[in-house]
Amino acid sequence: MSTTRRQAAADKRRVILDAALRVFARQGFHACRVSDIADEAGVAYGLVYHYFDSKDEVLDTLFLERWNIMLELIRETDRQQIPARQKLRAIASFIIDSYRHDPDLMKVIIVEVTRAANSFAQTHLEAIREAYRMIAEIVAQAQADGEFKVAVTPQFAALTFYGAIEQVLTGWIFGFLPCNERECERAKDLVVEMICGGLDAVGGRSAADAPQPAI
Amino acid sequence: MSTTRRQAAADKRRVILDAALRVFARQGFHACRVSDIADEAGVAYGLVYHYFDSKDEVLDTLFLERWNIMLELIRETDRQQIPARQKLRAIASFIIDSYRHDPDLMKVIIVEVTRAANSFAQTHLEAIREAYRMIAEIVAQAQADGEFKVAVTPQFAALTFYGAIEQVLTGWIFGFLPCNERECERAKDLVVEMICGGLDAVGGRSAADAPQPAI
DNA sequence: GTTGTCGTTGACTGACCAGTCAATCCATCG
DNA sequence: CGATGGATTGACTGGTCAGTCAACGACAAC
Repeated sequence: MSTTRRQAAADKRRVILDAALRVFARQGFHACRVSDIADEAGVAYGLVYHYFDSKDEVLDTLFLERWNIMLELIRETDRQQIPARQKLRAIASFIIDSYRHDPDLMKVIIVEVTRAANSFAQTHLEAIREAYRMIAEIVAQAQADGEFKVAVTPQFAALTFYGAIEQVLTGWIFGFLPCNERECERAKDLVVEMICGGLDAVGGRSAADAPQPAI
Repeated sequence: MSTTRRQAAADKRRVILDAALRVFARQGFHACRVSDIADEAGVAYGLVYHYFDSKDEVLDTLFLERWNIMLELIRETDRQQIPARQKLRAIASFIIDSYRHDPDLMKVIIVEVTRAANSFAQTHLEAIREAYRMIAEIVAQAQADGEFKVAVTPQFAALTFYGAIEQVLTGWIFGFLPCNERECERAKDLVVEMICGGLDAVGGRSAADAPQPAI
């Protein structure tokens, strides 16, 4: 196949993905039809099935593209030699910036996958847990170093940390909470402060306490 | 109508609701058919439609029954003359105990309504926001009294508080997190400690700071 | 120009399932 | 009794939509 043709095909696939993202964000995954995606992309119905095996696969692709970037970011952050508090700040910052940069994408990821406990979250359970696991690892390391107290299991801390961020994003997505430049920047600090408030080793017990079962 | 007949009808309605709860918890709202509910309840298909206008109404009923109890609990808690931290502890405790007492019900409420941002959460948006509003009010009052610092808006605190609890329940529901008597009791303290850690007035600014738009 | 390869089209099919309804049952009451 | 009316039944309908497929088109290779 010529390079041009191959490139055109890749582009068309992208066009369909981007169109699907807009449609999913607007109507929701279950409420929209495959024909809505095709219309939005300006292609024939059948072409969606030329590039994807199913409607589900379109959403899976959108989710994984972004989630894998986030996992890589967490991995990279963890490798740096900085305090855990700063690592958590970087993770919160990345997620919040992702929302600022592409609200539709984050809306779809959260609403249709991450929070959709019965359907897509099941499919991507491992990818989602991998994020929890890495955050928990950051906390566990900080506990071992004495930066965080050990009263809270790392798993629990990871869950509440991510849960708090996700809920704030949900608040923005559905307009409970004002979302502007300033609010978003403040949110990064606040969510870290709130969670770390219960973790900071101020008067906390030393390490080697409380059992820590694997997530 | 005789009392016996009226009672029998009310009972049958309950039988259907309870069966629906089990089916929703097991298969998920969208994945189950109305006939599954009827089968589980041991009644004919059409009877479900005698007591409910639609499949949606069955879930709405289950959700509202429980949610209204929770709203009442929050209202009642707020009326008491106790520190805000203790009020938040009572709310976390109620939600966690609800899960302990009837895991299926909380699973369905969270998975199918509260977290189902595109469908039922829309319908019940006001009821859900009412809970946030009351929690935010508790925080705001504590800030006015100087118990909590004012760096965080009450809305933000309410969102992260509820988000953290919900995520922990989700962790239990899907087995990320061990859930036994001891863990559940610890969770009550931990979730309050984590959130209040960022709110406690230790070294915080005094009241009359930061604007507080209504949720 | 001819041929082969993909990209592209959109009408069609098959399955699914919420909700309807006409018929039947049966406790109660006059 | 027999009449009344709510409770109960389950076969059926209507609409929806994901996914298929046979045909067509456009471009590259030779």
